[in-house]
Amino acid sequence: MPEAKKPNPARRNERSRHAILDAARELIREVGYAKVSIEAIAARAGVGKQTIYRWWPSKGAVVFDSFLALSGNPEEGITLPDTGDIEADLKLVMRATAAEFADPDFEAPIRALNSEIISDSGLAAQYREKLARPVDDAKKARLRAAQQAGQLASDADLDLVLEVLYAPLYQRWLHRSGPLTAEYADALVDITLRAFRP
Amino acid sequence: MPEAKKPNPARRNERSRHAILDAARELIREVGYAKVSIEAIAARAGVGKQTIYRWWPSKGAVVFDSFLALSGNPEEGITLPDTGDIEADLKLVMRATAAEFADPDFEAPIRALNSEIISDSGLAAQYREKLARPVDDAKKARLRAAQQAGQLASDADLDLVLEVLYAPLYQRWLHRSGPLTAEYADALVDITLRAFRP
Amino acid sequence: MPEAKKPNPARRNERSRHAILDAARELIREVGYAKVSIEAIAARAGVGKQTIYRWWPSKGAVVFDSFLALSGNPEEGITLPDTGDIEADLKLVMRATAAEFADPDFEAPIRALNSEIISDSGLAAQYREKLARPVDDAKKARLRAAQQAGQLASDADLDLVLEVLYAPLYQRWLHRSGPLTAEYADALVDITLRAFRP
Amino acid sequence: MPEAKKPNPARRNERSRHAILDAARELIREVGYAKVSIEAIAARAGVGKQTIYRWWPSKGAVVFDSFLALSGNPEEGITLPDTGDIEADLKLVMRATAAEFADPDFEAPIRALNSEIISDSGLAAQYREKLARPVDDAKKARLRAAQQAGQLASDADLDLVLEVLYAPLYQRWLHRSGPLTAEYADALVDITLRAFRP
DNA sequence: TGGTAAGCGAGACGGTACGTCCGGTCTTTCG
DNA sequence: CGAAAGACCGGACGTACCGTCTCGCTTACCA
Repeated sequence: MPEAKKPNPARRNERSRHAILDAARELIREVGYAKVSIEAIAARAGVGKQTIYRWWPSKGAVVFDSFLALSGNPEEGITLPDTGDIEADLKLVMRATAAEFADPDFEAPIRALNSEIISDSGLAAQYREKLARPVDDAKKARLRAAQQAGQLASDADLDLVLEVLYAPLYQRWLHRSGPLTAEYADALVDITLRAFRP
Repeated sequence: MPEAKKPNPARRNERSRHAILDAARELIREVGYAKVSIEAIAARAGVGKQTIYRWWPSKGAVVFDSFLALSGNPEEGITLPDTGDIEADLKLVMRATAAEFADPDFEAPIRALNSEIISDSGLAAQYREKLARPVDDAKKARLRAAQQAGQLASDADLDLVLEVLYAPLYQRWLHRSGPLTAEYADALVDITLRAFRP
Repeated sequence: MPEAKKPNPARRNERSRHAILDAARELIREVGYAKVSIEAIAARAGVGKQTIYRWWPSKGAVVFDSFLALSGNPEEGITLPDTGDIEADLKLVMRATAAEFADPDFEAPIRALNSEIISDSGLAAQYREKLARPVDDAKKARLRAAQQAGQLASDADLDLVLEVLYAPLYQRWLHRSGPLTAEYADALVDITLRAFRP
Repeated sequence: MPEAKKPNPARRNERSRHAILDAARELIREVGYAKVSIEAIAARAGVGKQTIYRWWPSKGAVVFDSFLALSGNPEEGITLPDTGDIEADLKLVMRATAAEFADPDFEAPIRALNSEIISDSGLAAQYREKLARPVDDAKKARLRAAQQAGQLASDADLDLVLEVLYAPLYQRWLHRSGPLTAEYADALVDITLRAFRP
C-alpha cells in the first residue's frame, strides 16, 4: 500500500494555523472568494505554501476551516429563546436570519461558502455536520417543545418543518429573487405554522 | 469616457457561436465545470480565443448561454398539465422535478450553473429572466387556475407559494441533505396545499 | 500556374499610400521600430489592414518605403563639394556623417532600418540600390576627380576606398564602441588617404 | 522604490539553464532567429516559461547567452599566431574570418546576434565586453608585437587599426555588398599595413 | 544534553490557463 | 473593383497560480 504520508498533528505550529485562517478570512473579504489564491494566503500569513498543502487538501477546505474557526467552537449547544409563544419566537429568529443574510458584510463570505459547498460534496458533508447541525438541533429542540405544547402537529417531521421554514428564505437570497424583509420572515413563519398545525 | 469597444453583432459568425456553445456543453459534461477552460472551449470549437472574449465577458457567461441554447427558445410559453385536480397535477410536476435533480447526467451541469449564479449577480438576473421566469409563469398560471377553482386561497401570493413548494427541494439538492424521493415530492405538495388552502 | 493575384497599380489610392508611409514614420519615432505593428499603422493611417497587405509584403518593406519617401526622390544625382582639396572635402563630408549618426533624432529610425536590412536580404538589395547607391556614386565621382588630380592612386578600387573610409565609422556607431567625434572623422580621412596615396 | 524582485541565483537549476541555452541554439539554427519564440524554447527545453522569464529579460538576452555559452569561457586569453611576419599572420587571420562569415552555418546565428545588438544597447555592451573584447585583446597583442618589431607605426592607435582592418569586411557581410574572398581579405591587410606603416 | 528528524519559511521548478496583442486572411459594405 | 472596416483563426506574449520539490533553519523529542 503506497499509504500517503501523514504529517504529525502534534508537531503542528498553531501560530501558522491561525495566521493562515486569518489571512484567508481577510482576503475573502477584501477581494472575494474567487480571486483568493493559496499563494496569496501564504504570503499574507507569512507562511510557506507547503504548510498549507500539508494540512489542507484544497482552497475550499482552508476557507471552510476559516469559517469554522470564526463561528467559535460552541462545544455546548446553542439554545433558542423560548417564551412559550412559538410564533413570536420563530419570528424573532427568522427576522434575525433575514437581517443577517441582508448584511452586506456577510454577503461575500457566505456566498463563497455556498459556492464551494455546491460543487464539493465532501465540504457539503462537513458543512452539514459542523456548521448546520448544531444550529438545526437547537431549532428542532425549540420545535419539539412547541409540539409538546400542542402548537405543532405531534407527528410533524421536524427536518421538513425546518426546510419549509428556511429554504424559501435561503433560495430568495441565493438567487436574489426578492427582498429579505421582516414581513417576509413573518410570512414564512405564518405559513409554516399553518401547514404544520395540529 | 472610456467607452468600451463594441463589436458589431451584425457581422457575428453564427457558425462559430454555435461551435462555442456546443463545445462548452460537451466539455462540462466530460470534465466538469470547474475544469473547463476558455482555452479548451476555443480549441474544441476550432475557434480563436479572441472570438470568445469578443462576445462573452466570462466563462460563466458562455456556459450560461450554452444552457439557454440547450433549453431551446420556447418562444411560446410552456404549459403545465391541468386535469382539474391541483394536488395530482402538482405531484406529477414535483416528482418530475425531483427525478430530474436526482439524474446524475443533469447533476454536473446544473450544479455548475448554480455555482456561477450564486456569485455573479449579473448572471443571476439573466437566470431569473431567461430560464426561471418562463417556467415560473407556467406554474403560476396553473396555480391561478386552482385559485379560481377554489382549491387555493384566493389571496395567496403565488410567488410565495412557488417558493414554499420548490425551495425545500432545491435546498435539499444543493446541500445534499436528504434523498429526493417521490414521497418527499408528494409531502411538499401536501404541505403547501395545506398552508395555502382557502 | 497558380499565379498570385496582382492588384492593379493604376487604381492605387495615392492618399492611402501617403497616409500609411507617414503613419509608419511617426510610429517608429514614437515607440521604436520593434514595437510598431501593422495594425497600429493601419489604425493611425485610417486605412484597412488589407490595404497594407495588398501593396507591401512585410512591415520591413513599409518602413523601408517610408524612408525612401522621406529621402525625397533625388532623380538627378547628388553632388559632393569639390574645392580641389580632397582632404578638406572628405573631412567635411565625414564630419557631417559622424554628426548625423550622433544625432539622437536619427538614431532610432536608422537603427530600425539597419536591423531590418541585416536579416532580410531582399530589403538589403533594395537598400543598396535605392538608398546607398546614389550617395556612393556621388562619393565615387568626387574620388575619381581626386584620382585625376593625382591625389589618389590611379589604380585604387573606389568601392574599397569607400569601405575603408566609412565602414569604421559605421561599425563604431552600430556597436556603440566609441565616440563619433570630428577628430575621429578626420583621422579616418587621413588614414584612407595615406593608404591610397599614389 | 519599486525594487524588482530578485530571484536567488544560488538556487538556480543548472540543468534547466543548460537545456534552455541548448534549445535556443538549436531553434535558431532550425527556424531562424525571428521565428524563435520563448514559448518554443521553453517547450523544447522541457522547462516552464517562467523559468526563462525569471532569469532573462528578453529573447535577445537568452540568445546572447547561448552564444556566450557556445564560445566556451576562454578564461585564459586567446593568442594569435606569431611567425614574426605581421602581414602573413594577419592575412591568415583575415582569411579565416572571411571564411567564417561566408559559412552558411554561421550566417543565421551571427546575423541574429547582430540584429539584436543593434537595437539593444545593453546587449551591445555585453557583446563588446564578453565576446568582442577577448578577441580584440588578442589581436592587439599581436599588433603590439609588430609595433615593437618596427613593422607598424609605434604611435598607431591599435583600436583604430583594428577598425580599419575589420570594419570593411564586417560591413560588406552585413550589407551583402560584395563577396568575402581571400583576395579581399588580403587587400584589407595590405591597405591597413600601408596606412599604418612606420 | 546532544543528535536527529519533523515542521517550517522561502522560493525555484514544470506546467496550465489567463486575457491581450497582433499576424495574415476573409467577408461585408460602400463609393 | 479598390478600399474602409472589422470579424475570424491562430499563435505568442508576459503574468498568475497551481501543486511539487528542494533548500537551510528552528524546534521538540529521544537516547
